[in-house]
Amino acid sequence: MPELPEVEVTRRKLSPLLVGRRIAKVHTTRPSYFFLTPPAELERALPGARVVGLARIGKYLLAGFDDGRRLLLHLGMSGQLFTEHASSVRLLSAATRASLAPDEQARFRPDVHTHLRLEFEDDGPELLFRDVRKFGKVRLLAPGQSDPRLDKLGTDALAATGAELFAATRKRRVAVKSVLLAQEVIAGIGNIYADEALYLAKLRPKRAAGRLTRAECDTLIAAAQQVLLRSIETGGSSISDYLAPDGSDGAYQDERHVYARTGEPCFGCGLAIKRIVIGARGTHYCPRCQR
DNA sequence: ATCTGTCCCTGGACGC
DNA sequence: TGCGTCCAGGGACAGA
Repeated sequence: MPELPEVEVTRRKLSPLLVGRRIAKVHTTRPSYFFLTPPAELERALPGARVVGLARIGKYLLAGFDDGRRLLLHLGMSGQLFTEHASSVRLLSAATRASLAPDEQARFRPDVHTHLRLEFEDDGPELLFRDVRKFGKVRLLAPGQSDPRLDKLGTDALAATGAELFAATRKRRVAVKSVLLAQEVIAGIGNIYADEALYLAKLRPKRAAGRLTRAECDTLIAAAQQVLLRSIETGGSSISDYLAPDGSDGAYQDERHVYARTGEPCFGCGLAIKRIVIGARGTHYCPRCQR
């Protein structure tokens, strides 16, 4: 699932492939939850726009155009943003793969889940946005237009401080894990990195946020940033659907300490990693190392 | 104000 | 083998 590191890796790899290019034609699927801007409007309004930059805010990507408009993108749970040259088995379902010859199983073909296809005026590769579960989002913003989703985001996780977390959590009774996932407090952390950060900080996910000391807030933010930066270095986590724009997988899933390791031994003490549910999200921790 | 539960969606895992 | 059922989860929203 794409969180800050996956979105940042996508931004870094996509930026040189996108900036400077002018959109020629747009293909979409039918109107759905996925399209905050109706697909017909994207098809009409995007051709002619030249990309001048690609920014990230929390888990959102913002492509800027030469006329001041911006395209807001969110990868949701299963979003994949890649070029037509990308090659990966993650681009096809198991059933589709099974029906193909082995040497055909990694090649991408636009399918019913490929909701956005951008062709450019040059001869370079198309850009594709595929999202099986359709929790992703696309919205075209007029020059100067804001979006409530962006406006309410808290400080980006890479820039957040312990002092901010401490201030935001006073008198709050919710689990600290829930606060880490709240994008209006700190933007960019999702389920994997929340669990990993809490493990590194040796904190129980269920601890009431308001009972964290100032020092614990410092430790937790430092742990979160360590985990996020390391994941960016390794190309993010490719646990289910995520892949980079060139089709490559990240490697951070191999460095996980707790996420989806239920029942396996803690690397610190050997005790079995436990799984509980907090705020309808699976939560993994070591009952001995995290207090 | 804060918190909890529900919903959106689909493929894959699992059980019989 | 094949079918049905359950589960994953980011974020918006309704209701307590």
